[in-house]
Amino acid sequence: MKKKYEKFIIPRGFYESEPENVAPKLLGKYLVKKEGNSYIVGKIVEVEAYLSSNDPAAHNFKGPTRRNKSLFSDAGKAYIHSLRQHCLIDVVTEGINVPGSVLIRALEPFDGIELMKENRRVEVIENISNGPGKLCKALNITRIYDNCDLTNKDSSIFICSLDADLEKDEISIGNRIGISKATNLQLRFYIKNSKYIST
DNA sequence: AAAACGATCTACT
DNA sequence: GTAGATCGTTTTG
Repeated sequence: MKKKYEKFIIPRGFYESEPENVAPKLLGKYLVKKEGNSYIVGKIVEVEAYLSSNDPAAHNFKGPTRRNKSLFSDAGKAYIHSLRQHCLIDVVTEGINVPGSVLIRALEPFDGIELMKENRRVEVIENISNGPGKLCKALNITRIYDNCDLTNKDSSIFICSLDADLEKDEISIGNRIGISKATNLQLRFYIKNSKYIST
C-alpha cells in the first residue's frame, strides 16, 4: 500500500515531446509529495503549456539565467520558481536545452488531505489546491526542490499514473489571453466539470 | 545598490 | 470585479 505511488511512476519518455502534447496527457495523473512517512497527493486537473520558443511572456524566452536554468535540463525534471510570495511548479518537457514546460495549475486533493489543510490553513476542500501557488503551498513545495527528477521514485516529488488515460471529450482547451506581454501561445488544458480548477 | 517586474492570492465591495 | 500585499530575481546606473 505504502509503495503504490512509486509503482506507477511515469518514465522520462512520457515527457520527451512538445509541451502542448504532454500537457493534456498530464491531466488525470497524480502529483506526489513525500515527507518522511507521509504522502501528500493530488490529481492534476488543470495545466498550461509554455512553448519552447517564440513566446515573450514565457520564462524561457531570453535564454538561461540562474532562476530558470532547470528549464534547460532533462525532460521530466521540475522547474520550481517563485512569483511574488508564491512558488509555482512546471514539468520540463522535450529535452536538454529545449526549454518547453508545462505549468501545473490545479489539483484535486487525493491523499494526505489533512496535511494539505494544515499547510494551507484552509478547510474548504475545493479551495485547497485550485491554483498554481495554492497547490505548492498545500504540498509544501519550495524552491529547494527546483530541478528535482519527477521520474525518480527516490525523489521527494514525482508524478504517477493510477487511472486510465482521459478521453478527448473529458478535456477542455482554452487560450490564455489578455495578460501583459503574452502572445496567447500558452494553451490551458483542464478536466471538464472538475470542481477543483482555478478558472 | 536601488528599482522594477511579475505564469498569484486574499479580502473586501 | 478589483486593490493591495509582498519578495526572489533580474535589470539598470
